[in-house]
Amino acid sequence: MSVATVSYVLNNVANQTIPDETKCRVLDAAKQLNYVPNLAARSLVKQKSGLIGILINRSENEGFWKQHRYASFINRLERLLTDRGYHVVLFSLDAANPKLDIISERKLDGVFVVDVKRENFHLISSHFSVGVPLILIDSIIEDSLFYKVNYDYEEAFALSGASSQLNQSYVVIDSFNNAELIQSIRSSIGIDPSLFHMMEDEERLERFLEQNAEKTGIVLNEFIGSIAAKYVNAAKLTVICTADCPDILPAAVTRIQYDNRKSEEAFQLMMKLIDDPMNGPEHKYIDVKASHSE
Amino acid sequence: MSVATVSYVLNNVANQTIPDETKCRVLDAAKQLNYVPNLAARSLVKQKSGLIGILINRSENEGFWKQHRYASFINRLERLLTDRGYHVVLFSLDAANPKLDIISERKLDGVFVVDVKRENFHLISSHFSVGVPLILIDSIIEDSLFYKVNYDYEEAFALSGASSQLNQSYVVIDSFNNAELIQSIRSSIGIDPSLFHMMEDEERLERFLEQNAEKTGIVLNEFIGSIAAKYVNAAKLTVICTADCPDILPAAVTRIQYDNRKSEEAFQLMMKLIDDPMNGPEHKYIDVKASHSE
DNA sequence: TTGAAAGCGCTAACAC
DNA sequence: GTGTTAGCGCTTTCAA
Repeated sequence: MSVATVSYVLNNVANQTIPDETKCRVLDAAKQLNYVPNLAARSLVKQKSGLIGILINRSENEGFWKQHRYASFINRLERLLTDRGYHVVLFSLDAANPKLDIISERKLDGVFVVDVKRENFHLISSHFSVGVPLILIDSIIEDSLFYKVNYDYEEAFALSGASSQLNQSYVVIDSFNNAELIQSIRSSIGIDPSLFHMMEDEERLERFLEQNAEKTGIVLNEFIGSIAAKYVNAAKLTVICTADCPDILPAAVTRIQYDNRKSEEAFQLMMKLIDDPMNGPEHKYIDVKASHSE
Repeated sequence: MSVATVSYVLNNVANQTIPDETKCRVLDAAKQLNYVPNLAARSLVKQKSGLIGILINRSENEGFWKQHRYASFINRLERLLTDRGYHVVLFSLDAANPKLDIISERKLDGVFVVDVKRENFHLISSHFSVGVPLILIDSIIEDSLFYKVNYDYEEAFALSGASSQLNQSYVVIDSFNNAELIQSIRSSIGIDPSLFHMMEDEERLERFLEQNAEKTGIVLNEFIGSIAAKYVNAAKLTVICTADCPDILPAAVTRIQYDNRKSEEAFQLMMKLIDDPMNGPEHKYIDVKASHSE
């Protein structure tokens, strides 16, 4: 009995015919000895780590709406990946100065990078000379190599009625690191600047809301929505539930929901890219559509 | 120039005196070639993976208060660990049937397991024959080997006034997998069963609150607190902020806060155990004290 | 059907 | 001060 035979049995190697008896002996012994493979060693020879990274740009002293906005996303994505046999490395980046060595050091099989500043993108892409599947989340960056998964904000605003009844409602959006995303959202509504607010802190939001209390409001991110609901009539609020946590909102709020579609789509795309890195979808932007609104 | 010399330079090996010139040559070449060490290979020889696991027991269809209650904890803990040079593997367990092979497969250097059912504890401990530092979070399990980090609920209830004015207030607690923790919280207040409610879903909570609307209330977990605030006067509510997200609550709510102390203490303990696994603190239960209340 | 052996990238003991 | 080498645990080619 040699190491090779054992490896064959334990991995169910295809074109090796092994008599049931040997098979059993190996399996029994493995059970007896409480054997578990060492994935570091396997990684080394297979040149695949079985690790997927979720790298999230964060800043110091983030408000709770930022702290929690990716909790559902991470949660769901981790489960999907785990179910497929991958292990998930969670890593937060300093948005101003992201350290990305983890990608090559750990030989990650795939990477999600969330909320990327365009200024730092060259840094990121330089870590991908090797061709690891990379998916950007909540980021708009003109680059033909990498995929980006974002919500379809244009659709969301259409559903919310913001676009049809222009300047009848105000809009509050989440504060992203990626300035291009903010710009794109802004121009997709074509709203009057005085009716547009990017969340900074509660006081400023409060002041903004005071000035527009009589209008209806559209808010991105239900945690910000829950703050807004403290200051305005919930019935006049529509929240685009980008944090997949609609239940946090008062019942009267109108919701546009995604039911974790962003994690699903990001996951599906990643699996496709890992299977066949050369043949991903042609279009590099995936726009996640709302699943329902009420 | 040999591999060894290179390794010495790159790792700043202590008792190897290397002339600055050689040092520079190596460092330059490394930069030129964009060298990054392969941590899988290093793990293999060092017998240390540099990975810390955060394993969280989850169930299907968890309410948002459960989904988000560990977001701040994970967030903070990940940053602390990253700053110390560890990488974090996030892994959710099926609370009913946790698969723990990841611990030995990845040779995790340390593991946090969150909200453990006692019934499954033998399973967990069997994965630690090797002596990996293991810290249980939000779990009470009589076992002399492993550390447990929990909030000091007794102190929290004392601060809230629940214990002094017995049966003047009702109490709503979070739903944990660990039944012993629930039991311990319950008996630490010694409250009348009719005034004690464990969160199951919003409807049941609503009914419970209706019956006690005139009393003051003490609630564990600010997400549950934010639901409660929909049904009762916020000024009559004290929330024990176990999710480290006090800002989500209406201003009128009284808060008992921890400022991420649970992650800090869990982290400190882990570092101590990794340094010297034999000489951890004598007492196996760490009770996290409130940092302030208002 | 099985086994011997090379080698993944790295570290550390030891010889020079 | 530097190089040689064994070996971490595993997979896989090739020969028997």
